[in-house]
Amino acid sequence: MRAGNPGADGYTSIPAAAVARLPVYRRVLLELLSTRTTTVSSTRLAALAGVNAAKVRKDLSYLGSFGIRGVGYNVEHLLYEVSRELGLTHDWPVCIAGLGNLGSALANYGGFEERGYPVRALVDADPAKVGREVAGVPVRHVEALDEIVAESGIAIGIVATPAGAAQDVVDRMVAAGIGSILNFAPVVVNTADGVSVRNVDLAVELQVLSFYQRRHVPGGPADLLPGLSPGRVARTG
Amino acid sequence: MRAGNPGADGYTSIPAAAVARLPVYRRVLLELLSTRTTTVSSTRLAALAGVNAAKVRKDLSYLGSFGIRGVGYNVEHLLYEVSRELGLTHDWPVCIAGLGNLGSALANYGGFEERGYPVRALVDADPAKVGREVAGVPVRHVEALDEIVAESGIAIGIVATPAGAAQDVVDRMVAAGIGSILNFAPVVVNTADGVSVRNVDLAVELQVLSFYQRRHVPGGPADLLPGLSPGRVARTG
DNA sequence: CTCTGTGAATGTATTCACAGCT
DNA sequence: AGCTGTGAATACATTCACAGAG
Repeated sequence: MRAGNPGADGYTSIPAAAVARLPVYRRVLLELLSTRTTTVSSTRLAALAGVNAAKVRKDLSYLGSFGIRGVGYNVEHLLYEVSRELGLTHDWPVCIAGLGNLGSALANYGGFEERGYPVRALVDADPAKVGREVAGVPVRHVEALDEIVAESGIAIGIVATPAGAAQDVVDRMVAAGIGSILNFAPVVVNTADGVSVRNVDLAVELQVLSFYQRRHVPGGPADLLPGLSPGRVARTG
Repeated sequence: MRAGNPGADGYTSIPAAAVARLPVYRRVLLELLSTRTTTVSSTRLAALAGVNAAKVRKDLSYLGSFGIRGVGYNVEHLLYEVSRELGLTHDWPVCIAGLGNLGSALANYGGFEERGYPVRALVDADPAKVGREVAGVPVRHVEALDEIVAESGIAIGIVATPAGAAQDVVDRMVAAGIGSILNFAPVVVNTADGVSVRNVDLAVELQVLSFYQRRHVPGGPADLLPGLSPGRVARTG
Protein backbone atom coordinates (compact mmCIF):
# COMPACT_ATOMS: atom_id res chain seq x y z
CA MET A 1 0.00 0.00 0.00
CA ARG A 2 1.35 3.34 -0.97
CA ALA A 3 1.10 6.04 1.63
CA GLY A 4 1.46 9.73 1.07
CA ASN A 5 -0.70 12.72 0.53
CA PRO A 6 -2.75 13.24 -2.56
CA GLY A 7 -1.05 15.78 -4.80
CA ALA A 8 -2.71 18.65 -6.57
CA ASP A 9 -3.54 16.42 -9.49
CA GLY A 10 -4.84 13.54 -7.42
CA TYR A 11 -1.63 11.47 -7.55
CA THR A 12 -0.27 10.09 -4.33
CA SER A 13 2.85 11.96 -3.42
CA ILE A 14 5.88 11.33 -1.27
CA PRO A 15 6.31 13.68 1.71
CA ALA A 16 8.78 16.46 0.99
CA ALA A 17 10.97 15.49 3.93
CA ALA A 18 11.31 12.00 2.52
CA VAL A 19 12.09 13.26 -0.98
CA ALA A 20 14.93 15.34 0.43
CA ARG A 21 16.49 12.20 1.89
CA LEU A 22 16.21 9.96 -1.16
CA PRO A 23 19.31 11.44 -2.83
CA VAL A 24 21.31 10.65 0.30
CA TYR A 25 20.15 7.03 0.31
CA ARG A 26 21.01 6.89 -3.38
CA ARG A 27 24.52 8.13 -2.72
CA VAL A 28 24.99 5.49 -0.04
CA LEU A 29 23.61 2.77 -2.31
CA LEU A 30 26.02 3.77 -5.08
CA GLU A 31 28.85 3.49 -2.59
CA LEU A 32 27.64 0.08 -1.44
CA LEU A 33 27.30 -1.09 -5.02
CA SER A 34 30.87 -0.04 -5.75
CA THR A 35 32.05 -2.27 -2.88
CA ARG A 36 29.98 -5.14 -4.30
CA THR A 37 27.65 -5.26 -1.33
CA THR A 38 24.53 -7.02 -2.48
CA THR A 39 22.22 -6.59 0.50
CA VAL A 40 21.71 -3.88 3.08
CA SER A 41 19.48 -3.64 6.15
CA SER A 42 17.60 -0.51 7.15
CA THR A 43 19.86 -0.27 10.19
CA ARG A 44 23.04 -0.22 8.12
CA LEU A 45 21.63 2.08 5.49
CA ALA A 46 20.50 4.41 8.26
CA ALA A 47 23.95 4.54 9.83
CA LEU A 48 25.56 5.36 6.49
CA ALA A 49 22.98 8.02 5.71
CA GLY A 50 23.04 9.62 9.15
CA VAL A 51 19.41 8.97 10.08
CA ASN A 52 17.59 6.27 12.08
CA ALA A 53 16.35 2.94 10.84
CA ALA A 54 12.63 3.57 11.27
CA LYS A 55 12.91 6.63 9.07
CA VAL A 56 14.69 4.69 6.37
CA ARG A 57 11.99 2.04 6.33
CA LYS A 58 9.19 4.58 6.29
CA ASP A 59 10.84 6.61 3.54
CA LEU A 60 11.43 3.56 1.39
CA SER A 61 7.91 2.32 1.98
CA TYR A 62 6.62 5.33 0.07
CA LEU A 63 8.24 3.93 -3.05
CA GLY A 64 6.82 0.44 -2.61
CA SER A 65 7.78 -2.76 -0.79
CA PHE A 66 11.20 -3.64 -2.01
CA GLY A 67 12.74 -5.19 1.08
CA ILE A 68 12.81 -8.82 2.08
CA ARG A 69 11.80 -9.51 5.65
CA GLY A 70 14.49 -11.15 7.66
CA VAL A 71 17.10 -10.14 5.09
CA GLY A 72 17.09 -6.50 4.02
CA TYR A 73 17.10 -4.69 0.71
CA ASN A 74 18.82 -5.71 -2.50
CA VAL A 75 21.25 -2.87 -3.14
CA GLU A 76 21.04 -2.90 -6.91
CA HIS A 77 17.29 -3.11 -7.06
CA LEU A 78 16.75 -0.48 -4.39
CA LEU A 79 19.16 1.82 -6.18
CA TYR A 80 17.17 1.39 -9.33
CA GLU A 81 13.89 2.17 -7.59
CA VAL A 82 15.23 5.23 -5.79
CA SER A 83 16.80 6.50 -9.00
CA ARG A 84 13.59 5.99 -10.87
CA GLU A 85 11.57 7.82 -8.25
CA LEU A 86 13.98 10.75 -8.44
CA GLY A 87 13.72 10.82 -12.21
CA LEU A 88 17.36 9.87 -12.60
CA THR A 89 16.89 7.28 -15.29
CA HIS A 90 18.21 9.81 -17.76
CA ASP A 91 20.49 12.86 -17.70
CA TRP A 92 19.21 16.33 -16.92
CA PRO A 93 21.23 18.94 -18.79
CA VAL A 94 21.65 22.16 -16.82
CA CYS A 95 22.44 25.77 -17.60
CA ILE A 96 24.49 27.96 -15.27
CA ALA A 97 23.81 31.70 -15.24
CA GLY A 98 26.50 34.02 -13.92
CA LEU A 99 30.18 33.15 -14.30
CA GLY A 100 31.79 34.89 -11.40
CA ASN A 101 33.78 32.91 -8.85
CA LEU A 102 30.97 30.64 -7.82
CA GLY A 103 29.46 30.08 -11.27
CA SER A 104 32.86 29.24 -12.75
CA ALA A 105 33.61 26.85 -9.92
CA LEU A 106 30.29 25.11 -10.41
CA ALA A 107 30.93 24.84 -14.15
CA ASN A 108 34.31 23.25 -13.46
CA TYR A 109 33.00 21.02 -10.69
CA GLY A 110 32.99 17.56 -12.16
CA GLY A 111 30.44 16.24 -9.70
CA PHE A 112 27.47 17.47 -11.69
CA GLU A 113 28.30 15.70 -14.92
CA GLU A 114 29.25 12.60 -13.00
CA ARG A 115 25.90 12.50 -11.24
CA GLY A 116 23.76 13.00 -14.30
CA TYR A 117 23.59 16.77 -14.61
CA PRO A 118 25.83 17.73 -17.53
CA VAL A 119 26.48 21.45 -17.78
CA ARG A 120 25.39 22.14 -21.35
CA ALA A 121 25.12 25.90 -21.39
CA LEU A 122 26.52 28.96 -19.66
CA VAL A 123 25.09 32.45 -19.81
CA ASP A 124 26.15 35.83 -18.47
CA ALA A 125 24.99 39.40 -18.96
CA ASP A 126 28.54 40.75 -19.15
CA PRO A 127 29.65 41.13 -22.81
CA ALA A 128 33.25 40.72 -21.65
CA LYS A 129 32.47 37.19 -20.55
CA VAL A 130 30.35 36.23 -23.54
CA GLY A 131 32.35 34.26 -26.08
CA ARG A 132 34.86 32.90 -23.61
CA GLU A 133 34.85 29.26 -22.65
CA VAL A 134 34.57 27.83 -19.15
CA ALA A 135 35.12 24.12 -18.66
CA GLY A 136 34.92 23.68 -22.41
CA VAL A 137 31.48 25.25 -22.70
CA PRO A 138 31.06 28.61 -24.45
CA VAL A 139 29.54 31.48 -22.48
CA ARG A 140 26.58 32.98 -24.30
CA HIS A 141 24.56 36.08 -23.65
CA VAL A 142 21.65 35.75 -21.25
CA GLU A 143 19.30 37.11 -23.91
CA ALA A 144 19.84 33.95 -25.92
CA LEU A 145 18.32 31.78 -23.18
CA ASP A 146 15.19 31.02 -25.23
CA GLU A 147 17.18 29.50 -28.07
CA ILE A 148 19.64 27.80 -25.75
CA VAL A 149 16.94 26.04 -23.79
CA ALA A 150 15.06 25.07 -26.92
CA GLU A 151 18.10 23.58 -28.64
CA SER A 152 19.64 21.83 -25.62
CA GLY A 153 16.56 20.49 -23.87
CA ILE A 154 17.60 22.10 -20.61
CA ALA A 155 15.14 21.66 -17.76
CA ILE A 156 17.13 22.94 -14.78
CA GLY A 157 18.75 26.33 -14.32
CA ILE A 158 21.43 27.24 -11.81
CA VAL A 159 21.56 30.89 -10.80
CA ALA A 160 24.99 32.06 -9.62
CA THR A 161 24.59 35.75 -10.37
CA PRO A 162 24.79 38.65 -7.93
CA ALA A 163 21.58 39.22 -5.95
CA GLY A 164 20.52 42.16 -8.10
CA ALA A 165 20.53 40.17 -11.32
CA ALA A 166 18.86 37.04 -10.03
CA GLN A 167 15.20 37.92 -10.54
CA ASP A 168 15.80 38.99 -14.13
CA VAL A 169 17.66 35.78 -14.93
CA VAL A 170 14.99 33.68 -13.27
CA ASP A 171 12.27 35.43 -15.27
CA ARG A 172 14.16 34.67 -18.47
CA MET A 173 14.68 31.05 -17.47
CA VAL A 174 11.01 30.56 -16.70
CA ALA A 175 10.00 32.28 -19.93
CA ALA A 176 12.34 29.95 -21.80
CA GLY A 177 10.58 26.94 -20.30
CA ILE A 178 12.87 25.95 -17.44
CA GLY A 179 10.82 24.43 -14.62
CA SER A 180 13.40 23.97 -11.86
CA ILE A 181 15.86 26.46 -10.49
CA LEU A 182 18.72 26.14 -8.04
CA ASN A 183 19.35 29.62 -6.71
CA PHE A 184 22.67 30.57 -5.12
CA ALA A 185 21.95 34.29 -5.15
CA PRO A 186 21.20 35.67 -1.69
CA VAL A 187 17.70 36.85 -2.50
CA VAL A 188 14.21 35.38 -2.66
CA VAL A 189 13.07 35.09 -6.25
CA ASN A 190 9.46 34.95 -7.36
CA THR A 191 8.22 32.62 -10.06
CA ALA A 192 5.02 31.61 -11.71
CA ASP A 193 3.06 28.64 -10.46
CA GLY A 194 4.54 25.27 -11.17
CA VAL A 195 8.18 26.31 -11.06
CA SER A 196 10.31 24.76 -8.32
CA VAL A 197 12.99 26.86 -6.71
CA ARG A 198 15.58 25.66 -4.25
CA ASN A 199 17.71 28.21 -2.51
CA VAL A 200 21.25 27.62 -1.33
CA ASP A 201 22.58 30.63 0.50
CA LEU A 202 26.00 29.85 1.88
CA ALA A 203 25.90 32.72 4.36
CA VAL A 204 22.58 31.48 5.69
CA GLU A 205 24.12 28.10 6.43
CA LEU A 206 26.95 29.73 8.34
CA GLN A 207 24.55 31.86 10.31
CA VAL A 208 22.56 28.85 11.38
CA LEU A 209 25.81 27.25 12.49
CA SER A 210 26.80 30.27 14.54
CA PHE A 211 23.45 30.14 16.28
CA TYR A 212 24.10 26.58 17.43
CA GLN A 213 27.75 27.30 18.17
CA ARG A 214 26.63 29.82 20.74
CA ARG A 215 24.50 27.20 22.47
CA HIS A 216 27.44 24.82 22.84
CA VAL A 217 29.73 27.22 24.60
CA PRO A 218 28.31 26.59 28.10
CA GLY A 219 29.03 22.94 27.42
CA GLY A 220 25.47 21.89 26.71
CA PRO A 221 25.29 18.69 24.69
CA ALA A 222 22.14 17.34 23.06
CA ASP A 223 22.33 19.33 19.90
CA LEU A 224 19.89 18.20 17.30
CA LEU A 225 22.47 17.84 14.60
CA PRO A 226 20.82 20.02 11.96
CA GLY A 227 22.15 17.86 9.18
CA LEU A 228 20.27 18.31 5.97
CA SER A 229 18.16 21.37 5.95
CA PRO A 230 14.54 20.33 6.14
CA GLY A 231 13.86 21.47 2.65
CA ARG A 232 13.43 24.84 1.25
CA VAL A 233 11.48 23.78 -1.74
CA ALA A 234 9.52 26.85 -2.57
CA ARG A 235 7.12 25.26 -4.88
CA THR A 236 4.84 27.94 -6.19
CA GLY A 237 1.36 26.87 -6.94
CA MET B 1 6.37 36.20 27.23
CA ARG B 2 8.91 34.03 25.59
CA ALA B 3 7.61 30.91 23.97
CA GLY B 4 9.65 27.95 22.86
CA ASN B 5 10.51 24.51 24.08
CA PRO B 6 12.74 23.97 27.03
CA GLY B 7 16.17 22.87 25.84
CA ALA B 8 18.24 20.09 27.31
CA ASP B 9 19.74 22.49 29.81
CA GLY B 10 16.47 24.09 30.79
CA TYR B 11 16.85 27.15 28.57
CA THR B 12 13.98 28.11 26.33
CA SER B 13 14.96 27.35 22.78
CA ILE B 14 13.84 28.50 19.38
CA PRO B 15 12.44 25.79 17.09
CA ALA B 16 14.98 24.64 14.51
CA ALA B 17 12.69 25.57 11.64
CA ALA B 18 12.49 29.13 12.92
CA VAL B 19 16.25 29.37 13.41
CA ALA B 20 16.74 28.40 9.77
CA ARG B 21 14.62 31.36 8.69
CA LEU B 22 16.20 34.02 10.87
CA PRO B 23 19.14 34.55 8.50
CA VAL B 24 16.70 35.19 5.67
CA TYR B 25 14.83 37.79 7.70
CA ARG B 26 18.15 39.33 8.58
CA ARG B 27 19.14 39.58 4.94
CA VAL B 28 15.85 41.29 4.14
CA LEU B 29 16.24 43.68 7.07
CA LEU B 30 19.73 44.65 5.90
CA GLU B 31 18.31 45.37 2.48
CA LEU B 32 15.51 47.47 3.98
CA LEU B 33 17.98 49.34 6.14
CA SER B 34 20.09 50.17 3.09
CA THR B 35 17.04 51.78 1.49
CA ARG B 36 16.41 53.77 4.66
CA THR B 37 13.14 52.03 5.42
CA THR B 38 12.48 52.56 9.12
CA THR B 39 9.45 50.34 9.67
CA VAL B 40 8.24 47.05 8.24
CA SER B 41 5.07 45.04 8.78
CA SER B 42 5.01 41.27 9.08
CA THR B 43 3.16 41.17 5.76
CA ARG B 44 5.87 43.05 3.90
CA LEU B 45 8.70 41.22 5.60
CA ALA B 46 6.98 37.96 4.72
CA ALA B 47 6.69 38.88 1.05
CA LEU B 48 10.37 39.79 0.88
CA ALA B 49 11.42 36.62 2.68
CA GLY B 50 9.16 34.32 0.68
CA VAL B 51 7.03 33.07 3.58
CA ASN B 52 3.67 34.03 5.03
CA ALA B 53 2.94 36.71 7.58
CA ALA B 54 1.77 34.46 10.40
CA LYS B 55 5.03 32.58 10.24
CA VAL B 56 7.04 35.77 10.45
CA ARG B 57 5.15 36.91 13.52
CA LYS B 58 5.46 33.54 15.20
CA ASP B 59 9.17 33.28 14.42
CA LEU B 60 9.89 36.77 15.70
CA SER B 61 7.83 36.18 18.82
CA TYR B 62 10.38 33.57 19.90
CA LEU B 63 12.91 36.35 20.25
CA GLY B 64 10.64 38.64 22.23
CA SER B 65 7.99 41.29 21.54
CA PHE B 66 9.64 43.86 19.38
CA GLY B 67 6.77 44.94 17.17
CA ILE B 68 4.38 47.83 17.67
CA ARG B 69 0.72 46.94 17.17
CA GLY B 70 -0.91 48.86 14.41
CA VAL B 71 2.49 49.88 13.06
CA GLY B 72 4.97 47.08 12.52
CA TYR B 73 8.60 46.46 13.43
CA ASN B 74 11.40 48.98 13.64
CA VAL B 75 13.88 47.76 11.04
CA GLU B 76 17.03 48.76 12.84
CA HIS B 77 15.97 47.38 16.18
CA LEU B 78 14.66 44.13 14.76
CA LEU B 79 17.87 43.70 12.80
CA TYR B 80 19.81 44.12 16.02
CA GLU B 81 17.70 41.56 17.85
CA VAL B 82 17.86 38.99 15.07
CA SER B 83 21.61 39.46 14.73
CA ARG B 84 22.05 39.08 18.44
CA GLU B 85 20.02 35.90 18.53
CA LEU B 86 22.15 34.47 15.71
CA GLY B 87 25.32 35.40 17.53
CA LEU B 88 26.32 37.86 14.83
CA THR B 89 27.39 40.65 17.11
CA HIS B 90 30.96 39.73 16.27
CA ASP B 91 32.81 38.09 13.39
CA TRP B 92 33.30 34.34 13.17
CA PRO B 93 36.58 33.54 11.46
CA VAL B 94 36.41 30.39 9.34
CA CYS B 95 38.84 27.88 7.93
CA ILE B 96 38.35 26.21 4.56
CA ALA B 97 39.75 22.72 4.03
CA GLY B 98 40.33 21.51 0.49
CA LEU B 99 41.33 23.94 -2.24
CA GLY B 100 40.03 22.32 -5.36
CA ASN B 101 37.57 24.13 -7.58
CA LEU B 102 34.92 24.57 -4.95
CA GLY B 103 37.21 25.40 -2.04
CA SER B 104 39.07 27.99 -4.07
CA ALA B 105 35.81 29.55 -5.23
CA LEU B 106 34.57 29.73 -1.66
CA ALA B 107 37.83 31.33 -0.55
CA ASN B 108 37.49 33.93 -3.29
CA TYR B 109 33.79 34.47 -2.70
CA GLY B 110 33.54 37.88 -1.05
CA GLY B 111 30.15 37.17 0.47
CA PHE B 112 31.57 35.42 3.52
CA GLU B 113 33.83 38.22 4.69
CA GLU B 114 31.11 40.74 3.96
CA ARG B 115 28.62 38.87 6.15
CA GLY B 116 30.86 38.40 9.13
CA TYR B 117 32.71 35.19 8.30
CA PRO B 118 36.24 36.19 7.34
CA VAL B 119 38.26 33.38 5.79
CA ARG B 120 41.32 33.35 8.04
CA ALA B 121 42.88 30.02 7.18
CA LEU B 122 43.11 27.51 4.36
CA VAL B 123 44.35 23.95 4.64
CA ASP B 124 44.94 21.12 2.20
CA ALA B 125 46.58 17.71 2.35
CA ASP B 126 48.30 18.14 -1.02
CA PRO B 127 51.91 19.34 -0.54
CA ALA B 128 51.74 20.92 -4.01
CA LYS B 129 49.06 23.29 -2.77
CA VAL B 130 50.62 24.07 0.60
CA GLY B 131 52.54 27.33 0.51
CA ARG B 132 50.49 28.86 -2.29
CA GLU B 133 48.11 31.71 -1.62
CA VAL B 134 44.42 31.79 -2.43
CA ALA B 135 42.55 35.06 -2.04
CA GLY B 136 45.53 36.43 -0.16
CA VAL B 137 45.51 33.69 2.46
CA PRO B 138 48.32 31.13 2.57
CA VAL B 139 47.46 27.47 2.22
CA ARG B 140 48.86 25.44 5.09
CA HIS B 141 49.05 21.73 5.66
CA VAL B 142 46.05 20.06 7.24
CA GLU B 143 48.27 18.66 9.98
CA ALA B 144 48.79 22.17 11.28
CA LEU B 145 45.08 22.56 12.07
CA ASP B 146 45.63 22.47 15.83
CA GLU B 147 47.99 25.45 15.79
CA ILE B 148 45.94 27.29 13.18
CA VAL B 149 42.73 27.06 15.18
CA ALA B 150 44.49 28.01 18.39
CA GLU B 151 46.18 31.06 16.94
CA SER B 152 43.26 32.35 14.84
CA GLY B 153 40.32 31.69 17.15
CA ILE B 154 38.51 29.80 14.41
CA ALA B 155 35.17 28.31 15.47
CA ILE B 156 33.73 27.21 12.12
CA GLY B 157 35.25 24.88 9.55
CA ILE B 158 34.22 24.52 5.92
CA VAL B 159 34.95 21.16 4.34
CA ALA B 160 35.41 21.29 0.56
CA THR B 161 37.52 18.18 0.14
CA PRO B 162 36.71 15.08 -1.90
CA ALA B 163 34.38 12.65 -0.14
CA GLY B 164 37.17 10.29 0.83
CA ALA B 165 39.10 12.93 2.75
CA ALA B 166 36.17 14.51 4.56
CA GLN B 167 35.97 12.34 7.66
CA ASP B 168 39.67 12.71 8.36
CA VAL B 169 39.51 16.48 8.03
CA VAL B 170 36.43 16.65 10.23
CA ASP B 171 38.14 14.57 12.90
CA ARG B 172 41.09 16.94 12.83
CA MET B 173 38.84 19.96 13.02
CA VAL B 174 36.93 18.60 15.99
CA ALA B 175 40.17 17.63 17.73
CA ALA B 176 41.41 21.17 17.17
CA GLY B 177 38.35 22.56 18.93
CA ILE B 178 36.11 23.56 16.04
CA GLY B 179 32.48 23.17 17.06
CA SER B 180 30.62 23.88 13.81
CA ILE B 181 31.20 22.41 10.39
CA LEU B 182 29.75 23.21 7.00
CA ASN B 183 30.30 20.12 4.89
CA PHE B 184 30.27 20.28 1.09
CA ALA B 185 31.69 16.79 0.63
CA PRO B 186 29.10 14.29 -0.58
CA VAL B 187 29.31 12.02 2.42
CA VAL B 188 27.82 11.83 5.90
CA VAL B 189 30.47 12.60 8.49
CA ASN B 190 30.32 11.50 12.10
CA THR B 191 31.28 13.72 14.99
CA ALA B 192 31.26 13.67 18.74
CA ASP B 193 28.28 15.09 20.59
CA GLY B 194 28.14 18.82 20.73
CA VAL B 195 29.52 19.43 17.25
CA SER B 196 27.06 20.86 14.73
CA VAL B 197 27.34 19.74 11.14
CA ARG B 198 25.42 21.15 8.23
CA ASN B 199 25.63 19.40 4.91
CA VAL B 200 25.37 21.11 1.55
CA ASP B 201 25.46 18.59 -1.25
CA LEU B 202 24.91 20.32 -4.55
CA ALA B 203 24.01 17.11 -6.33
CA VAL B 204 21.39 16.36 -3.69
CA GLU B 205 19.76 19.71 -4.37
CA LEU B 206 19.62 18.97 -8.08
CA GLN B 207 18.17 15.54 -7.47
CA VAL B 208 15.39 16.97 -5.35
CA LEU B 209 14.66 19.40 -8.15
CA SER B 210 14.52 16.68 -10.74
CA PHE B 211 12.02 14.83 -8.58
CA TYR B 212 9.68 17.80 -8.67
CA GLN B 213 10.44 18.52 -12.30
CA ARG B 214 9.16 15.09 -13.21
CA ARG B 215 5.82 15.86 -11.62
CA HIS B 216 5.47 18.84 -13.94
CA VAL B 217 6.20 16.99 -17.13
CA PRO B 218 3.75 14.14 -17.61
CA GLY B 219 5.03 11.35 -19.78
CA GLY B 220 8.67 11.86 -18.96
CA PRO B 221 11.03 9.61 -20.92
CA ALA B 222 12.72 6.72 -19.20
CA ASP B 223 16.14 6.29 -20.72
CA LEU B 224 19.24 4.43 -19.76
CA LEU B 225 20.44 4.15 -16.24
CA PRO B 226 24.06 3.22 -16.68
CA GLY B 227 25.08 -0.08 -15.18
CA LEU B 228 21.77 -0.87 -13.62
CA SER B 229 19.44 -3.62 -14.54
CA PRO B 230 15.82 -2.64 -14.28
CA GLY B 231 14.88 -5.70 -12.33
CA ARG B 232 11.22 -6.14 -11.91
CA VAL B 233 9.22 -2.99 -11.88
CA ALA B 234 6.67 -3.47 -9.19
CA ARG B 235 4.98 -0.23 -8.54
CA THR B 236 2.32 -0.93 -5.98
CA GLY B 237 -0.71 1.25 -5.59
C1' DC C 1 -8.98 50.70 11.72
C1' DT C 2 -4.22 48.42 11.44
C1' DC C 3 -1.12 45.22 12.82
C1' DT C 4 1.13 42.40 16.50
C1' DG C 5 1.30 38.41 19.53
C1' DT C 6 -0.43 34.10 20.61
C1' DG C 7 -3.61 30.28 22.08
C1' DA C 8 -6.07 26.77 19.48
C1' DA C 9 -6.54 24.02 15.48
C1' DT C 10 -4.71 21.83 11.84
C1' DG C 11 -1.20 19.66 9.12
C1' DT C 12 3.49 17.14 8.71
C1' DA C 13 7.15 14.41 10.27
C1' DT C 14 9.26 11.23 13.30
C1' DT C 15 9.35 7.52 16.27
C1' DC C 16 7.42 3.47 18.53
C1' DA C 17 6.26 -1.06 18.63
C1' DC C 18 4.71 -5.10 16.77
C1' DA C 19 2.32 -8.19 13.25
C1' DG C 20 3.83 -10.93 9.69
C1' DC C 21 7.10 -12.78 6.35
C1' DT C 22 11.62 -15.21 5.54
C1' DA D 1 15.70 -16.07 15.08
C1' DG D 2 16.11 -11.36 12.02
C1' DC D 3 14.15 -7.67 9.46
C1' DT D 4 10.56 -5.21 6.91
C1' DG D 5 6.33 -2.61 6.59
C1' DT D 6 3.06 0.05 8.82
C1' DG D 7 -0.74 1.58 11.94
C1' DA D 8 -0.77 4.30 16.21
C1' DA D 9 1.35 7.56 19.12
C1' DT D 10 4.03 11.30 19.73
C1' DA D 11 6.51 15.41 18.54
C1' DC D 12 7.10 19.30 15.69
C1' DA D 13 5.61 23.02 12.48
C1' DT D 14 2.31 25.89 10.25
C1' DT D 15 -1.79 28.32 9.87
C1' DC D 16 -6.00 30.27 11.70
C1' DA D 17 -8.37 33.66 13.93
C1' DC D 18 -8.97 36.99 17.20
C1' DA D 19 -8.04 39.70 21.57
C1' DG D 20 -5.76 43.68 22.52
C1' DA D 21 -2.40 47.55 21.83
C1' DG D 22 -1.74 51.81 19.35
